[in-house]
Amino acid sequence: MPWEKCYEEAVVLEAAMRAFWEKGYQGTSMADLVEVTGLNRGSLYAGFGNKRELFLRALQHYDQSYRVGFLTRLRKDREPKDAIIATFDAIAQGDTTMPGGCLVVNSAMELAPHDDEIARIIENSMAEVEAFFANCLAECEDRVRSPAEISETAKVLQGLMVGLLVMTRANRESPSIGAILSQVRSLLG
Amino acid sequence: MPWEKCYEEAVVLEAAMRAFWEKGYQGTSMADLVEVTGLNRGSLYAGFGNKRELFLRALQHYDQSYRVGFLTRLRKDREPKDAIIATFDAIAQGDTTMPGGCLVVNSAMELAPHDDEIARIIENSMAEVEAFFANCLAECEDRVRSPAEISETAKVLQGLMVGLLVMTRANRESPSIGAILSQVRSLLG
DNA sequence: TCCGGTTTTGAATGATCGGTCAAATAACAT
DNA sequence: ATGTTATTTGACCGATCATTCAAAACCGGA
Repeated sequence: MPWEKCYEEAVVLEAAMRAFWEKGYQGTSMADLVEVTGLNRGSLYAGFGNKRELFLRALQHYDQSYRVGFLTRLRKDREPKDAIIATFDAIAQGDTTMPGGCLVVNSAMELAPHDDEIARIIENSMAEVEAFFANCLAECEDRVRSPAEISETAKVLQGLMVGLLVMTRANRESPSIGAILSQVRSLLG
Repeated sequence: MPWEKCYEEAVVLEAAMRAFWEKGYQGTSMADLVEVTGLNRGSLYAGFGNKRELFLRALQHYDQSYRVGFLTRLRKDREPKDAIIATFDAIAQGDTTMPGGCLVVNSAMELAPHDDEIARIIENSMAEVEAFFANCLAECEDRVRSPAEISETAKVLQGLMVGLLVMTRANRESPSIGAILSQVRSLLG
């Protein structure tokens, strides 16, 4: 039997994800990735192919682990409406252990216009966020909502969320943040 | 008397602006800028200092010429409320002669977190957009709005606009676009 | 016609980029 | 011990990056 891998893929992807999240795809060099992952160049290429493939894996890791976990955690033990509000509050407040904003939205700006495969991953992720909002809305018992209204409102919430993510990345103190939060509340009211 | 400059600064900035707008700061090389401006390397450095300074000039050109012109044109000959709606329609539809999205918002994502000077320019530009919406709202005669309500609604519109700009850059056909447009209408109604 | 001052030109520079590879290393089977 | 196989290692590669600079080109005045 040969020598076994001495690293955990998930740990490496987690480190790469944070680097890409904070500095963008083009702003992160292979030298940076060597540093943050602890692996050396050759192992990185042997295990993940090249920079773009490593990014794809990191983006999928973000989407499947971080983003899903984020939404699941917020939903747990909350009324549907509160889950939506808590989602926006959490984004506005920001997790100090994580870079600001959202890797999917960052990548939508930087890469989606020039890379179809990445654009598809992002589109899929966006659709799942919209579905999250739609599910929450469908389970609200405060008043009846037609399927059309649910779909429409979910899309608006998604748009507001993206706007909020951009604002918080550009300037964590932006006064627009509070206005968006109360708009979300009144949209659900 | 010495040899005079054989280029127009505004023309060069316009070309550089489009390149940065389409491909981002890091995605645009000096070689690209040489190509799109028609100037050669040395003249570019002699006239504008370096890449970052050229970008700053291009960003300010975008803000002072393109963005201001865009809003002014939409406002002209329109009721205040129609001007706001027309702004969102124009963003959603997109000008085929220009790159999608908005250079200010793109730069907010790519550079603002790591460059304070750029962050300030962006903040200022964002504030002027908010003021544009606030002015339109203040001049609406359909119903009375308190200053607080105007400020709040202007910020929400700004958030929706940013969301729309991201959506249109990532995917021009996104179904969220229509939902955002009708949300704007109902927000003004 | 020559000169002083300015711009243009494009070759050259060193740094950094993403990517490669042969050699060293480690675990197992014989 | 020895051989086999997979992984690790870091030096190395050509390409490209932003930037510089000396020389050529150009103009107006003397």
